[in-house]
Amino acid sequence: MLTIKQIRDDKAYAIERLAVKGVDAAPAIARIEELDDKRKAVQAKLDTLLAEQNSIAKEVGALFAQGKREEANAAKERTAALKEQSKGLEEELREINSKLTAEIVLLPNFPAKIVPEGKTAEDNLVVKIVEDIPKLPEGSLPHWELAKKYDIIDFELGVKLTGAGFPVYKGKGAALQRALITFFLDRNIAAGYNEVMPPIMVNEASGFGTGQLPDKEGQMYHAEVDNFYMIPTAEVPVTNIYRDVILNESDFPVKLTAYTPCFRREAGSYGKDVRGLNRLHQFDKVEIVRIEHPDRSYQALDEMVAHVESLVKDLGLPYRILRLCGGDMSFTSALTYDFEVYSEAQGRWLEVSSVSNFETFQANRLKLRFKGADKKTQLAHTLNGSSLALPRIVAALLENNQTPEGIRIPEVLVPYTHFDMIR
RNA sequence: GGAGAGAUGGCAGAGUGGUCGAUUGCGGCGGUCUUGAAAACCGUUGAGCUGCGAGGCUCCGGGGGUUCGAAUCCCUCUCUCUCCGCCA
Repeated sequence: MLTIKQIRDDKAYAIERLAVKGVDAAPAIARIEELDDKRKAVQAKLDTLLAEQNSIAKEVGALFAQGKREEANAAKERTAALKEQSKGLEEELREINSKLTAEIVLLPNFPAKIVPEGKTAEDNLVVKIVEDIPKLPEGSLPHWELAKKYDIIDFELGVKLTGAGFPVYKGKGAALQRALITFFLDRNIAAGYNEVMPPIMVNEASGFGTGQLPDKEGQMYHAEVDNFYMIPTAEVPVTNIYRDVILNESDFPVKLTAYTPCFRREAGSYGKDVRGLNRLHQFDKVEIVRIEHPDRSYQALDEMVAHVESLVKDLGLPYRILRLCGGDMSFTSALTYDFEVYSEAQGRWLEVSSVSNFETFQANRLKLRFKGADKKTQLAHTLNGSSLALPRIVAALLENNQTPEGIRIPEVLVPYTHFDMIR
């Protein structure tokens, strides 16, 4: 969430930025300002009352100590009215605060200056495109057909065990999953990211910390007996490691990577886009997370994009990098780059990674701060990105690498798979 | 699942109704000493809100209550640990 300071310090700027995300924030900001002023006024009044009560309490204590019983009892009576007043003010304050928070959480993050204007995916800016699109053999197949042909991914069996969107990887299909996970992790570690293996169920506080709760409640699987949530991305447990933490400036940069399965209910998304591996309820992903000094977060974002690019490139997939427009980026992001790989057999681009800088938006909710050189605590910047999400990478690999002899495994993966063809 | 204990500042750990936002130790930071470092010694060291400032207010797991006054008493929730049982 935004801070009140961000909203109030430069209202014109706030309104202008939020407009890029398609939000007319002026009325909300006016309400926030009014509530905040009211909050301060009520708080000040309450503080005065409490100060008075505190001093009477001290007085009473002193009088009793001196054995002046009657004077003490007289002083006691003075507090009755004060208490009633302060109770009323406390109630009022609580109400104002909850209204204020309710208004603020509805405002998305400010998009960065270089975010393109636009409403839909059509308006995203292609910042790089490498169309090394393979010529596929006659009668080439989409990955769901290839999966069946080589018996490496069994969607129907997953339906039997769990339901749609929970595939069973078999034989070389399973080995390919493991190979990709290890390959991505190894490359991330080589780039200075520290591997963590977090829980894949989190509590409510963690869900709130990264903003999945309350707004995306319905998108997560929920174990109600224990009130745990299945993670939709490793971002949730990994970023929450730093919830309520105050770092030293010397702790930067914090660079973490994690492999986890991810679980998404994907409620309400059906149709042709969900065939095969294109959209699953459970999938594997390797994530990178960074916590940075505000002065260096954009440099960090560029590094992350370059790193993810090197992975996609080494897998030999045709890809493009998009800078998301205001309308297509997430609520929490300030700047997002999406990676898409091209599937020749499906004739479409598939999103495989999303790399974002959240600036202080997540940190504010997480209370993730650092002590700067000036000894002041201030909010850190958080960033994350997929490196990478497996299913669509696998889809593109299977489809683009199909040959009459079988499916060719990219050279960089062979040391991990120990085979170079799926036949 | 059964029984018990506990939750206090970065950590350890005192504090059972009144100058306690909190003794002390460790750690951190600054300094003295030293060619430098260590040791020793001295000082300093939680967070948030508010105010130009002096200052004021809040926070001892969360919420509620008793009281003039609560870290301390009561209720309630959550979590952690120990033992037993079960178990990968």
